[in-house]
Amino acid sequence: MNSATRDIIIRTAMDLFWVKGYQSTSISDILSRSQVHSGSLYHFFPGKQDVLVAVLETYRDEIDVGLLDHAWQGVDDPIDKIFALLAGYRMHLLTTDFQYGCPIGGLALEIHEPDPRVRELLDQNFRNWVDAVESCLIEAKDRFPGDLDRRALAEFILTIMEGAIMQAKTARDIAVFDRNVSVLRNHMDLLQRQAERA
Amino acid sequence: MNSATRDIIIRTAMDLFWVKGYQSTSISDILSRSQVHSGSLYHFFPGKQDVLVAVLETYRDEIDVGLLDHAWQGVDDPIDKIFALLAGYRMHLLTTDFQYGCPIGGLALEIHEPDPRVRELLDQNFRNWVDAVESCLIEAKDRFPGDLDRRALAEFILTIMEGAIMQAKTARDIAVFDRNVSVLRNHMDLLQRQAERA
DNA sequence: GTCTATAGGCTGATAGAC
DNA sequence: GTCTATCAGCCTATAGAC
Repeated sequence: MNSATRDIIIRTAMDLFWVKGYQSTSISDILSRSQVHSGSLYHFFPGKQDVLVAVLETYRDEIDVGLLDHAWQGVDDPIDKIFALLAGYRMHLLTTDFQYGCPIGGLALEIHEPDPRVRELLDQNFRNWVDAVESCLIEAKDRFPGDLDRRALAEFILTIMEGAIMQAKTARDIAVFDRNVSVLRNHMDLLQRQAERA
Repeated sequence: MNSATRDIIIRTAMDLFWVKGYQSTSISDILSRSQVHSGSLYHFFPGKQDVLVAVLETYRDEIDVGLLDHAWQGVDDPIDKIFALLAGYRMHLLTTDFQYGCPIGGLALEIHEPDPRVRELLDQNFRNWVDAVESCLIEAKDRFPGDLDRRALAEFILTIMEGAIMQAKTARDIAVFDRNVSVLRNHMDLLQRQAERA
């Protein structure tokens, strides 16, 4: 099932779907960039959508090595980890002139009538991301009010990341991203002060 | 420049772009649903993208009559207005089985290399929405800390709306939308209590 | 598993009569 | 301004030799 060619196809598609989206990326785009021929691709994948499924499975299975390990390198404090994660997306926006946002969020809003497998995989990817943030909040639970809904706050942080990227890409201005993160930071500070008073 | 046929094309495209997105909506889709013939469409619009431009201009010019007046009917309190706006999107999600999210946000993330006119219009639409929310915050300014960055908070609320829709659509579950709004509500409450103490 | 060639369908857009 | 007919190009996917 696995092979070097199959992997090259997936890696190439990951990148193209991230920048151009799913629909705007043609099979030819994947073939020409990966130097793979049509017959090989269709040997490994029944169709284009199956490439997308493989891409989403890869994101899901590699969230640690592909995202978290890198973003959290040298960061120990759990709250700092959350903002380091956001800073990673910020950097992608800046270094690619707002071309690379969130690969999952982009696909989630682009594909309007997703196949059940695709929708489920998008959701799994979101949930994994939320899990990671929630684990940080649990690690820092002594600093927050005891009745804090940590799951809801973790989802909220994903929401802010996605919405901030959407606005920054559209405005082509990182300032709106930063202001969003500032408001989140203020919210987290308020929660922590609330906990200190109690 | 204006005509009944032109308007029918725009209204049809508004709806189709909202549900299916821009790329997945073909000119044929617009023609068959609007009962307009190819020659008429190309008489009014040089190409498909010009239909999109007209759609975005219409959203921009009709934010009051098309969105705010309806959402704020019978709502006077400025903070209630903000949550009434969010509730409007919630209702759209629920009554359309998560098909209708935010028409602007969907297009903003779908179109990866937007024509300058398109990008500018998407941005204008976002800014108009933020303006509306900011005006609510200004109206309620006595209830918030004096140094509150109202523009940033208004952008933050747009961010939450967009991110909450993205997650709710993907999970096909309104609960995640509601939890996001709850966290926002909690943040607004914390700000107001902060102001009361000062 | 790899490579070339091409089928078959859909798309945006156009021509030209009325 | 409206309508019909149609083009040319791109797209996904397949056939079949190697």
